[in-house]
Amino acid sequence: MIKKNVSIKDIAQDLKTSITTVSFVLNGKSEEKHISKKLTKEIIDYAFKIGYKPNQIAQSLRTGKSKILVFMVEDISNHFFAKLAKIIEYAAYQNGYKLVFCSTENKDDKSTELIELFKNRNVDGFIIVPSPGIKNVIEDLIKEKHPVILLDRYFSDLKCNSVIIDNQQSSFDATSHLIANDYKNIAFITTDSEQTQMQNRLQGYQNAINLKNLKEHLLKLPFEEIGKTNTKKNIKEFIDNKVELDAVFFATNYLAKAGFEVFKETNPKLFYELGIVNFDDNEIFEIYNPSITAISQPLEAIGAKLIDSMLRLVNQNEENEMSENIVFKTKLIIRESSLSKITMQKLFRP
Amino acid sequence: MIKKNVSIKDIAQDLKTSITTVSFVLNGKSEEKHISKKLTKEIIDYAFKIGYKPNQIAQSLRTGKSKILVFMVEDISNHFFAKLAKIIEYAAYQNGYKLVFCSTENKDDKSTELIELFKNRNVDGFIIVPSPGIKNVIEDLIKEKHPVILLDRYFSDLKCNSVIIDNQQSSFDATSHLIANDYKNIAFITTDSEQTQMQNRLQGYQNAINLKNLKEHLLKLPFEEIGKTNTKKNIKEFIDNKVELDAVFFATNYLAKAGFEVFKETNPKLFYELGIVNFDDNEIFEIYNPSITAISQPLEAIGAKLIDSMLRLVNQNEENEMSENIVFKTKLIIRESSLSKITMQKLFRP
DNA sequence: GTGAAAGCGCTAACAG
DNA sequence: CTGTTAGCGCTTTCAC
Repeated sequence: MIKKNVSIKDIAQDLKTSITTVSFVLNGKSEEKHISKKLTKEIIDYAFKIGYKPNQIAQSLRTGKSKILVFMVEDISNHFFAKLAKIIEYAAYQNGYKLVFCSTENKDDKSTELIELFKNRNVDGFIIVPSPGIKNVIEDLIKEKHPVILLDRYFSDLKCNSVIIDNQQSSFDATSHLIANDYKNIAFITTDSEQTQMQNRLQGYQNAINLKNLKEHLLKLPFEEIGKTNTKKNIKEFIDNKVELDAVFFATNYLAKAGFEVFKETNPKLFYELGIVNFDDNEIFEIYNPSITAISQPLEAIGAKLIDSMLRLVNQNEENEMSENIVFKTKLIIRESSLSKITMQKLFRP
Repeated sequence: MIKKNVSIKDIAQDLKTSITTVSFVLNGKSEEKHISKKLTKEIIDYAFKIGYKPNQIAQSLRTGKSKILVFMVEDISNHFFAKLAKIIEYAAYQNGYKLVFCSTENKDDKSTELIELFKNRNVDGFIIVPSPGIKNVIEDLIKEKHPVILLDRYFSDLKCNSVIIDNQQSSFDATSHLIANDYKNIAFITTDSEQTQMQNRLQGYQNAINLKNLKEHLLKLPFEEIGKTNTKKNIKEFIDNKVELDAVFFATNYLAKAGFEVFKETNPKLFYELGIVNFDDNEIFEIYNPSITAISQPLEAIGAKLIDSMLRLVNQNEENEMSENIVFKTKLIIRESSLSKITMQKLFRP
């Protein structure tokens, strides 16, 4: 940090003009401020020549803006969020914004701390996958007029922009698909989380099951323990005890992963004996053996919508009393794992 | 952004003392500056009570520090980098630093632009997975005394801190493992990139092959086209034309993915007919059918080392003429995909 | 048309 | 021991 960066002041001195003029020119206000064409060109050329780069910190201190958006997710190493992060990042850059990501681990205290931190850094907008207990923090954020968009889940009694998917319908469709393919004892493996997205997924499953008068097979794993060994143990017990099961519907990526580990360790044939569907797609599912049927969220569209809405929020001066709630449809990508039992056996056990 | 945040000035006014005193106290310099215990306590309590949070922008403008580290990777949605990002982020937070990630897409211009941008934001340190042509940009960064650590690859003629793995040895070991398991015609599928990590991986493969007087089967895919359809087409052609192949060694994650897609589409039996090894592990490989043998990088250790070195660099005032090059060993995780041909057939074709 | 100057919030040298 | 003050680099009002 030794090479002193050229500042607006240096340019003014070198060109024997004033700081103000340089600032006006560099901010494209020559016209507006009636600055002569020659001076304007001279300043621009000189700035370019000596490689002037505005000090964004100073700019930010002065304007209260930072041209930074933050994307707070549960876990950046989760495929769904990582993919989305990349899409949003790209769109943000296209519009002159930088994107900062961070992982909240779905913990309220970490989320709160991070939000506080970004407020103090004049971040221009927040895209947040909220942890369960930060409704009031989000509420304050909105009261203080920070642009906020919630993603993936929301608080039913809080007025706030949000972009989510139709969890209930997706789940209903996926379950109905299994039913249509002759599966009669379909397990739904989920967490005990009270968050909207999980509740709606469960509801969709239950509606489909009830509609056909089938039996519910529900496993709710303690959210706190996801990823720990207990999760696998619980899944194994559940499967061992339910001999009648012929299909499994995993409510999230990490549950599927745990489930697959159990299948693999217990009895690899399960992959072909059970119908399998997962909420959330993953590139790997396409090339898995068998390939896995999954509910795919329209990542590109979600990302585009997020940035579009965010830019609108950031650029509007007037108050906006309206809040926008966007619900995307998902797509059920049907692959080998949910072929009807008969077909599956024909194909894989020649 | 309407609720005015309390500033140091407000505190000084309310407490009828001076800005300086408040600043000293809040920066933990009461002792050093001989400020009375009572006043100190009074200020701290009051600051806490009214929820004072320093404006980091102003702090940064003044001190030239930001308490931010940047982690520039090729692609944040790549599992390897996402995992590492999470580890580094956590360690950085523990030490009072925030971490910003971004994806360079391995492009020189985007990398250069990003580095410039972060310099202008007073980022305290750079952890960079460099794209091929930014040696001079890195060089400048170092000349300007910015702390820099290169990751995953380096420039052989540039003195710069780096953390890498022993690509050549890892590749040699993996190839030797295949050979030991009776595979005689082992393909190496890589890119035509000139970057150190890829070159060394190739060298390791070649050394192992030559040592046993086996035949080299090399496929170098144009780096620019990775992820495009041509990649898959090339792999398919290569495999179709080399009937004698009995094993494949993929030099990176995304090549394995393309390869698996080809296997899946062409002839799923290939998964069990070919020995398969991949450079870089992935949680999915463990639960794949067959589970995939992979070279696993010690992510935790790499992350810890990176942050440890970075903190040292950031905190040292004196010049450091030394540069540190760390080489980590990897671990070959042997799974089903590289069992000897005979065993594989016994197990999977009962 | 252009420039002087105030001030964003903070740190730290210097003065009492 | 505490306060005054000069900036960090920039934007923008107001004056000439």
